Amino acid sequence: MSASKSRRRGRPKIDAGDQREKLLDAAVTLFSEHGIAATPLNAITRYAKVTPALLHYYFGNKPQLVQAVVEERVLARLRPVAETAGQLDRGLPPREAIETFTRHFIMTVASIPWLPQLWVKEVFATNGQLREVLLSELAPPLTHGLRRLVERGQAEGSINPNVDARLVPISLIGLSVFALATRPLWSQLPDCDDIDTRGLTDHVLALLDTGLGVPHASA
Amino acid sequence: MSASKSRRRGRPKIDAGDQREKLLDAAVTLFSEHGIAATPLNAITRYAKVTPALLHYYFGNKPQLVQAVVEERVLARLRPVAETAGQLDRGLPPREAIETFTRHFIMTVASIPWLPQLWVKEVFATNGQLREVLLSELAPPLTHGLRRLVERGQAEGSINPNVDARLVPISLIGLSVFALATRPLWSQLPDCDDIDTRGLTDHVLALLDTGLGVPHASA
Amino acid sequence: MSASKSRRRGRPKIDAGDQREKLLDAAVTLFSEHGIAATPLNAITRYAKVTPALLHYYFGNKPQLVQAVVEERVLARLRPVAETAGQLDRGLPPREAIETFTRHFIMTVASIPWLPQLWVKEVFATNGQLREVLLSELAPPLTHGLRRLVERGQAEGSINPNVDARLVPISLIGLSVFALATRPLWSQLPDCDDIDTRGLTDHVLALLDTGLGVPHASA
Amino acid sequence: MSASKSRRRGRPKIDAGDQREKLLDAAVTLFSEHGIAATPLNAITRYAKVTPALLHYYFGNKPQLVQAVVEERVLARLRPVAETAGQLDRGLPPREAIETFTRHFIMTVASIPWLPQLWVKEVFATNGQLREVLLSELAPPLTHGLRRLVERGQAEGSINPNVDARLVPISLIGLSVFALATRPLWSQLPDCDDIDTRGLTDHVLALLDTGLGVPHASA
DNA sequence: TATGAATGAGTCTTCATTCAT
DNA sequence: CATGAATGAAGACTCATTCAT
Repeated sequence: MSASKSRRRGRPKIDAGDQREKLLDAAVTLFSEHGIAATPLNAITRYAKVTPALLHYYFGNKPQLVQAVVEERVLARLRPVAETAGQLDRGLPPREAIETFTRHFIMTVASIPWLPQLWVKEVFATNGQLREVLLSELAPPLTHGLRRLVERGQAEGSINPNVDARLVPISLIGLSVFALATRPLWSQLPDCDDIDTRGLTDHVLALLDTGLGVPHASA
Repeated sequence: MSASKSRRRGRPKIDAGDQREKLLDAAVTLFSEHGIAATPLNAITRYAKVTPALLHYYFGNKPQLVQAVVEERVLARLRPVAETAGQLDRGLPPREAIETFTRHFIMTVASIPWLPQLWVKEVFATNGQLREVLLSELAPPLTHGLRRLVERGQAEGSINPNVDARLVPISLIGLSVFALATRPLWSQLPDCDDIDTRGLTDHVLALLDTGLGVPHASA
Repeated sequence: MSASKSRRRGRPKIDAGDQREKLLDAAVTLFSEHGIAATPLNAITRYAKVTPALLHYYFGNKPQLVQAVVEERVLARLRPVAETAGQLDRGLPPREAIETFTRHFIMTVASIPWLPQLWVKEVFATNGQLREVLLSELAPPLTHGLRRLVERGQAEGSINPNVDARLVPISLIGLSVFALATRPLWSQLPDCDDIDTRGLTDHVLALLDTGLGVPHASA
Repeated sequence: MSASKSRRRGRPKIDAGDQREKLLDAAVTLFSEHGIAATPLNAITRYAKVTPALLHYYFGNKPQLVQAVVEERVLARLRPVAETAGQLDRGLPPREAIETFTRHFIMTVASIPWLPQLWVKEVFATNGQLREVLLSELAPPLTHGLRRLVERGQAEGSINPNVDARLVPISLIGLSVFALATRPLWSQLPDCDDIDTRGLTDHVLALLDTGLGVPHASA
């Protein structure tokens, strides 16, 4: 316990013995692969190469493990993104702001391998165990920021008035998270294996920009 | 789905108490609420008010029950839609064809209460148990039809060339199924309780039509 | 299932296959030997020669097993005694009535091998799991009947006025149940192995009659 | 029990934080509340506000902790009482001697809050873990002294000959310890909340003196 | 003296499945 | 057709105990 004073919470675990971090990593990975309810604790401990008793030593029980995963893994990654959304209204023209945010959002979500699946399974699915927590933490800034932006754009005449401002956040998530979560699925389709995150981002931005419609000459 | 279509053996027997159908209904409902893995068979039998032994009598084991649900409930409902998609290339202008199909698609999916959630949980999620079956049955016509249509439109100059034709089917599903599946979620947000299927359809079509961009004067 | 229509509830279990009764017997025996909390369910199932799953099949969980033991074993045996106590006030002289009841009470309790120990462990001990149930069912008639009798006797002058009528029930139980429960203990003491239930009853009655004091010549 | 009596090694060290004593106190309290088998060691350590490892450091394992509790808490309190009983035969008239002892015994037991329950649970109950030790240490002087006294009284004609001298000790304990242990139980009965140790002692002595029978005029 | 980490063994419970009737 | 009885396997959690520090 000499040089390892910085253990627990934060930063890469150079410290070999930090089983707690290993357990959290194992948990978030398996939760995203199989869903929380369908992940037995012993699968997590096998994956982390520790005994089931140790998991209970650190987290007490399954709900508390989930709680720890939420706080130390999920929220730690997503809160910054949500805050970005909350600050969208900084003066940039609405459509540019949305484009910037979308790019940032897709990049972030795509860079966390377990995130899109976890989100689909435990936030978007009814009875999802992260629904309550994540929504109360993340939804307000995210939806509010975007919605205001769209409403402003519509008022100014720079955003399509036929679009429902209230549904834009959900559509944006549907287009991005959803596409990321199903990537293993569609990347198997013919000629689709070369679509990378960049390509996906461009596609989403193109759709958001002018839909299927051809862009104006001036745009 | 004529009344006696789903019965396997013997005469039609109009007998009301068809336990097998009740079990399939119970299964599809609970599967969509909790996911397949997280639904114990005895929950299904309790819901259907029969004994667990009867479920095994009819279906043998859980995988076979799932199989039966897929064939007699899910595919029975979705094959017609997929066929529609397969026939999109009938001469209608691409964008009109896509609009028609989207409208039809959203209406169909929205009219089957258990479908969006089941789809999210067992098709879009990795390890989803319906993935394989549904994809091999439905994906080819659905994706192929749409993709061809988009490619044709792009060739003709009537569809946004910046959009990736290969990703259009997934985007369309993301915009529609996803929004439907998360309806209980966002309908709780402020002022969102009055968005009905019609409103959602209009929003999706507006987005598909011109994105966030303002429609051309001529369009 | 032909001739065994009388299964479940009541009478000797001639019916070989009645595992439920065997489980209750095993439970009441082991509960009395080790206490409820200290009796693992698997000890019960081993004793009854069935699998743990069967115990849960019949009783659901440990609390419900305890509940079943209380109702089908303990109360079934004790309610009649309590009713007897409730009818003590029938006109017999108080001291005779008490003597008759005491004799009956000791005989009954002594004839149920597991009863005294179960009583000591789960009723008299704080945190005893049968306390609440048994007391609310049995204490009222038992204590009330005896207490009234003593009060009547004291009013008539036939019962020692120095005795506290409120404590007579507890003293009677102390003298009898307690002596029965500790029999294995004191029967090991020198020359005590020949004291049978009859001898114990006579001793208790002698004490209750005149205490350590020598009886009146007339008595 | 002088302050440094119970410490094993080293100088007396008046240091307040004597963890070992705290653990013994916690143990004896919880053992009496829940029984030894049903008290997890970590409940004891939580109660004593120390770590489980410390308990093992001091006592090695559970049986040895029990052993320590017996010696340093239970026997330390009860040996003096038993010695008193052993010296009953000092010339006082038997009934007076018994009365004196009973009064002393009840007072002592009543003054140690955890004693009556611990006694009921771990001495009177079969499989009680204190049975062996306490009996071999305390029963001989206690039972022998009382029994001799009663036999002498019966020989002299001053004690009821119908009483079984061998059962008098057990009856005395039944009347007193048992009533004390169940006090929380009967003190809830109507009008019984005002019975204190003194009242209980008087009741027991009245019963022992003349039973339910009315005292002689001369007595 | 004191503790955090770690574990094997065991307890309670659920669940899919089988089988005789 | 339908069911009650029965079970093996596994999952969640507890607990006494050990050990390096």
